[in-house]
Amino acid sequence: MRKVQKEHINKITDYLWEIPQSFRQDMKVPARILAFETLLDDIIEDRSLNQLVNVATLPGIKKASFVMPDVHEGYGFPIGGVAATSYPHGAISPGGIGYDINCGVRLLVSQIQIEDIKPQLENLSKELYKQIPSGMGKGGQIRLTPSDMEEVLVKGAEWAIENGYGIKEDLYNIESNGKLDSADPSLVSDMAKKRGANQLGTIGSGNHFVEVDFVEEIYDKHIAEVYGLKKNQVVVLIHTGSRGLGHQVATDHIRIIMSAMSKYNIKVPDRELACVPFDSREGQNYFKAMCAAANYAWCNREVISWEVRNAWENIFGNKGGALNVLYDVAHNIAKIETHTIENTDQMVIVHRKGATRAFGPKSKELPKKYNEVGQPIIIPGSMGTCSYVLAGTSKSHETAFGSCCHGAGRRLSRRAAKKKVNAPALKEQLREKGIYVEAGSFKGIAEEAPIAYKDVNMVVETVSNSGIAKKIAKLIPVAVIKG
DNA sequence: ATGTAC
Repeated sequence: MRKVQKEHINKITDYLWEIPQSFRQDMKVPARILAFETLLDDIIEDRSLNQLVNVATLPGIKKASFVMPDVHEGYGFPIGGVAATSYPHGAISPGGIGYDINCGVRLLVSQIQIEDIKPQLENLSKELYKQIPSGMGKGGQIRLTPSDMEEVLVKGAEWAIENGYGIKEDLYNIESNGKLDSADPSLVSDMAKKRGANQLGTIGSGNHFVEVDFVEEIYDKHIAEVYGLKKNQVVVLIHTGSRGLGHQVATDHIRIIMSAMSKYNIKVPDRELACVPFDSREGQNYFKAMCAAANYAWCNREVISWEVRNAWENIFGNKGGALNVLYDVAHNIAKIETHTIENTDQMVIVHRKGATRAFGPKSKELPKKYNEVGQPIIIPGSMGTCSYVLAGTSKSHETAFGSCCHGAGRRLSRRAAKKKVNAPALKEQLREKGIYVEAGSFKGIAEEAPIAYKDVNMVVETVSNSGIAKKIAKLIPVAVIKG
């Protein structure tokens, strides 16, 4: 299959590009890229645009396949991809969600100013590392009985609150209130449940982390105020997903879907793009299991917030104050949503893989307090660089089904990064920059080195210039906990 | 991302 070259890409604006449907006969819609030209030159190097073209062939796909400026190669779909298929007969493709179902980010806002805690930062990072289990395959303190597991998969974050690991108010500030109603635990295999039984409250490895930051800059005073953000305020970023449970759900159902495809006469240009009709038995079974795994992930981030709150109290005592959830947003998930396509409201199955929901003001799904200003979007940068809080706009609905980018986006493969980076030296460099890194392995540090990632500032400039999100605040890290 | 791998 011919590789996408720059000459195949039409420039629409400075930050929007299109591969026309005519590029390949099997495309059902065009493929669109949100990126500044400098980012595009990087993006074109790997297979992510070919994957984007493949996505444009999915049965029932609407409008266009999209990638965000932080795009890179993934399993089947590119990471940073968005695709909406018609409900209920269009395709559902596990590759469009990813192996880490409901990987996502949560931001906790503290009542403390950075200058008040500088002397305690080292102790705080050590305490966070102690309270939050991390690393490949690592379990935590909680052991879920089979009946607990059923409840976690059905109730999501609510389970944590009912069992003393969370605060009720948190629920209002989680996408979908931390629970998808279509979840069905009977479609999650015993193996998946077994892997998840001791991993609640753990971050895992790879790009997952818990990070302490402070607000360095406010771009929109009014919205920042509504979000409860002030200059120099300390915040905590949590990035993790559904751990071994979600991975097993993906593994199990990808296998089933791959062998069911021929029954529905579906052919895709890449076997990793395996899909079935959403309303088929296999499609429904995957979707219900995916929802259950998503609930596990929301429960996981709630329990991790509890661990962060415990560390906070242990270090700051009663001077620590509350840690409030600003928002918790998924970036590996499929959702049934209504979007305006060709002037009519249509229900679609929105696949977001390495892309976050970014709903604008007056969206029904938002908590009341964010109704006038739009959904908070949390964009973590790479380790040791800045992160951003953005707000959703109505333009995001017009552009890519109310979606936005999810982070800096990988530039080098894990392997290339490991080869290039001296991890102990990097840890020391970050320390000199004022960032404490607590990590289980140097391998993890090397793979997550800033040079392995795109420039998050350019990614954020793209989405803010294109109008699909509004810059609200910039966050600077001071402590990072990794696997 | 993941008890790195049919």
